[in-house]
Amino acid sequence: MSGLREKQKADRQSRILGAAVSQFRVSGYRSVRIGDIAGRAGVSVGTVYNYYQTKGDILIAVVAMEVEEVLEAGAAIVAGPPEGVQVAILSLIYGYYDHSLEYLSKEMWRSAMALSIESPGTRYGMLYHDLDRRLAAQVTDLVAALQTRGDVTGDLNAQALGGLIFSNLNQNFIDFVKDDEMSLTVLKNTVADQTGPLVRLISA
Amino acid sequence: MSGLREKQKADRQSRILGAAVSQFRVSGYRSVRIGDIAGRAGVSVGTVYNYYQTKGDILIAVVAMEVEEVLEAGAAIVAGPPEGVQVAILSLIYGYYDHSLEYLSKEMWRSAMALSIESPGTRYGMLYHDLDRRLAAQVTDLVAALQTRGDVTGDLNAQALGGLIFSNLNQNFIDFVKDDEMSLTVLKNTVADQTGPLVRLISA
DNA sequence: GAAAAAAGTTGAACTCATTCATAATTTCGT
DNA sequence: ACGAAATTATGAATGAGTTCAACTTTTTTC
Repeated sequence: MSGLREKQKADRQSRILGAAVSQFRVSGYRSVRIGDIAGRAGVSVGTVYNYYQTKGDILIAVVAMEVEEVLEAGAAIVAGPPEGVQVAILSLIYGYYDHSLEYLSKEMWRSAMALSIESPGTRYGMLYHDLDRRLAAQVTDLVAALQTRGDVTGDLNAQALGGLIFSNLNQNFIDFVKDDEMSLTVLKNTVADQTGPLVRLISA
Repeated sequence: MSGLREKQKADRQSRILGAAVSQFRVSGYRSVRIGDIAGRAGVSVGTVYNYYQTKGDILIAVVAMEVEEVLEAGAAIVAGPPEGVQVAILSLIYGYYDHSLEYLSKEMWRSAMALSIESPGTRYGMLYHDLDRRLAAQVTDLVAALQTRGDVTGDLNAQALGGLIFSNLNQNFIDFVKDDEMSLTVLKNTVADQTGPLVRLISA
């Protein structure tokens, strides 16, 4: 039987991830060397590559953690949206934003986004894309839920509206992580300004 | 007096850019080596770095060319928009899209976008960001022009609406360059679907 | 027009992600 | 429990962008 190998494997994997995350937060993704991670985790460089195919793969593990939590919190809002179209939609969006820097720094987000754009066909890129897709779907779900409840006019295409709102919140988030000086407050105000007119138009 | 030096400099600069662009188109940005560019341009590796600070800087020169042309074509539409809000807005957007692959391949766009996100503070990143900003401003200008003409209800915030439309067209363009299989037609249809409901709502 | 100064060119050296042949460790068959 | 097989760890070697000290070429000075 086994057990030893399994345990050692899980152990190393988590040591590597832990070493990586803590160093990413402090020094930034780019300036952390694979050798640094290996050293801190007590393994060799080759072993790091045994557990993660590329440096970027270590980053996606963190991004995935982040987004999974955010999706879970969002599901609660979709299940029982607060009163008011504006409030409901913004509370979903603000939920995303407020959680976004829990595990990742802006610099880490930038690297993650850059990787997902430059290498869409890799395992990394596909995973990131899938997370994005699920977020967009959740926004659409919320719009549909508000329609069902009668808060949003029923003759509108929920899919299209959801896509529109998501692309806006996503683009604004990109602008946010690109600017180290920009605060969460400014981000929220910008998206509220841009979503606001739309929300007023679609309210039943 | 000078003259020789100036001429040689301009000569080398254009030889380097020409060598780079033609090789980027054929082999893709990533697989072209600085040494390849240098060789084709008849200079040394070091000289390439004398004219462009990084490999990415060579790419931005091409992106800038692309976007400048697109902005010029867009200005004509803003100056005299065609009849109909939907038609006017979509003709601006389609103008951007149709021109987008004139000098750049999808792969080159991906690399350019990745660089601009990962390094927003560099000369490269700031130039790219500025091009983006000018495109967004042009969309806003069009909305304002349509408002002035009375096609769009005047009580709406043109700035916010422009931002919303731009973020949507930009996000859809990102999805387009990330997917090598996606056609321009599909891109246009998607953006028309998402912008359509909005346009109907804002038409006076 | 020659020598000093300025500007530009060069390619070997450096850094860092990634690979790969070899060595070490764990598991399995008997 | 022992040797063969399978799995995993290792770190030196590779490849590519970038830097830099020495060398050339052009310009300026007298």
